Amino acid sequence: MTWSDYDSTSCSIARTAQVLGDRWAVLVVRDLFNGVRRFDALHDHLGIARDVLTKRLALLVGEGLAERQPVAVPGERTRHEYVLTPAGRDLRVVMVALMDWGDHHRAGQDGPPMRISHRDCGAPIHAHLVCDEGHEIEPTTRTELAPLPGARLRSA
Amino acid sequence: MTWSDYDSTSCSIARTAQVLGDRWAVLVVRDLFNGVRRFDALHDHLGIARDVLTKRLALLVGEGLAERQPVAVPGERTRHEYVLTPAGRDLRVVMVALMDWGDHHRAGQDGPPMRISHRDCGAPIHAHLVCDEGHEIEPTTRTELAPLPGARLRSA
DNA sequence: ACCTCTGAGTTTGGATTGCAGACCCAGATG
DNA sequence: CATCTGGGTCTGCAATCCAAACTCAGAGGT
Repeated sequence: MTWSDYDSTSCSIARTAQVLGDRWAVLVVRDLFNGVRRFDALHDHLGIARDVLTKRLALLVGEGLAERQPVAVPGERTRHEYVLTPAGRDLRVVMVALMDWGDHHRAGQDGPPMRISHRDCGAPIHAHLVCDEGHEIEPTTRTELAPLPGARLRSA
Repeated sequence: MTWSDYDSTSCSIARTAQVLGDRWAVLVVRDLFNGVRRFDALHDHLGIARDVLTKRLALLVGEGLAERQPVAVPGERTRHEYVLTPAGRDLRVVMVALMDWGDHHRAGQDGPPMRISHRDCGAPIHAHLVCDEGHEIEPTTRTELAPLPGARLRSA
């Protein structure tokens, strides 16, 4: 039983990619994290086609990453906002990991464009790999992949 | 100057998504991590169309995430393998973050399908957010985003 | 010399998806 | 009653995806 004997699509990475495996989905989630919540604001900032944005938002809502909430300001007509659910907010680790990689490997002349920091202490935040014994996992550290009960073999 | 005043595409997440923001690119990288390195093996395991695989591999090579290496087994004709470069291997944090999310939010009846662990100590590995002062960043911890010299304002 | 097999793609034609821009609808506002 | 605006839908065309067929070169068999 080697890795390739297991079903590619029942892997957790594949399942997450099912939701997030699209340029726009990633960027929409990023903007939701950063407080861009209204349809037109997303359309404007991302430069995404309106119908595609509609579909991506529907996907995120359907997958439980975001919710469409009516926002009632008195004296104004009801607006709508898309807000991340707890499941959506759990993607922060992914976002920071993507950002770290871009900072290291795709920064321009002037270095990285943004810094995310811990509000309480001001220190920059990064994504790390750590094992449950507390050892830091470096890029060269050897790891092992083992199947669990949830694993599925490929059919035929 | 708020987030939406900055150019969406010059963000590090956008730049990483430029490379990895496609379902197949993510899965190809995942399989390269797991030792699936030959064209036909990738085609077979992923179920990806052959021409799309050709394009994705060309993308990964062009972006410096992978290299196409001839593998000469004596007495056999030369084969080729795609191998992750150091830049490609740096995506491990992203992969584990994606896997963690899938494990938590998309596991089936029987729980997660795979476990990645530290070979030296056997303990499972997870992606964490940590600030440079060493504080663990929980999903609810407040963070702050600040522009750096590399930031670009939107043109018009 | 000829045939076959295999790895690694390339080509082809039809089905999807993406895009920009035009259009639509309902609730304020003048 | 006409207009404006948020939040979409519709349309026509371009790019991408897909499965399956085709290509090509090097090894082996006969």
